[in-house]
Amino acid sequence: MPELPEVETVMRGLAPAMQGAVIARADVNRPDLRWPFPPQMAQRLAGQQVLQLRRRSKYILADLASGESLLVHLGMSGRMLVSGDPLGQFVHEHPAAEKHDHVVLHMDNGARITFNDPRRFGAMDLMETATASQHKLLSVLGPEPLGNDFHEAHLIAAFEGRNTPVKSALLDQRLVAGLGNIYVCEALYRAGIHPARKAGRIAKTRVASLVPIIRDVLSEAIKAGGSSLRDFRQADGELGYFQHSFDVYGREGESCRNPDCGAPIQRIVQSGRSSFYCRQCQR
DNA sequence: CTAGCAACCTGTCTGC
DNA sequence: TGCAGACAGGTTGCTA
Repeated sequence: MPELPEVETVMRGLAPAMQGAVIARADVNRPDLRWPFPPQMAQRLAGQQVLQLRRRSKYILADLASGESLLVHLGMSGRMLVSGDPLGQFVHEHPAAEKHDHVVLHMDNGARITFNDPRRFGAMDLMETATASQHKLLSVLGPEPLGNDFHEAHLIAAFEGRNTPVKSALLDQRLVAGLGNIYVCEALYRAGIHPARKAGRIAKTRVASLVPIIRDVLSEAIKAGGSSLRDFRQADGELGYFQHSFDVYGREGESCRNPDCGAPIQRIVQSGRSSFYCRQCQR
């Protein structure tokens, strides 16, 4: 579900309730999500102060005083909801437990963090903070799209010789980390590139143009608190509102927003996922 | 090595 | 109302 802007939004919402606070107790209500939880997860979390929260791609990392880091991925349907914060910034009442509340962190400041994930494509793991970047899930990731290592030369090299559609290439987390279906569709529309075009056969200047466009789309979405489709919520339960700014995603049959165009937005399926685009504006 | 596709799971919506 | 089928923001791991 959540792509980079949604994960960033969730992390920012968690930070005031978690950073500097101690996990008094962790309730682990099932043995696994997508994979089994690490051994003794509840015990390894209990009593640990959260030194810092950070994000890598679509993963949230909580660095603990023990020298371990908790890694969280929200999968397609995962949520992290904060309640009972003593500063009154969040939903004050603790909500009743709901179906699919798989892990609950009780903070010593009175806050409660509830991880709810109906589809269970999410994941949690523990690792040594010092070697976190070598973790199996993190070591394969490409550069952060909002960081300095993501630049024109990188993307041009990454696309070089690739016979795969540009849509698939941008979803490949090894080339650039954090993009998902929505923001790839939106970026390709802004760049005027057809999603089915082979990555290796796009002019370098057009590939280069994707870099600032991707940065802009993600930054705007973060500013808007992410996109709320179906069940995405910020950590305080609020909705994001970037979905109102979509040019193409979910707009099949509606008019292209380019005032000189107005053609109906198309939907095609590429490797099992919907791509939305304007056949006039994207070539 | 690359590319395509099934699989993992539940919930929601549409059409008959 | 019931039921089948499609679809959903992600990622791994199989097969060709």
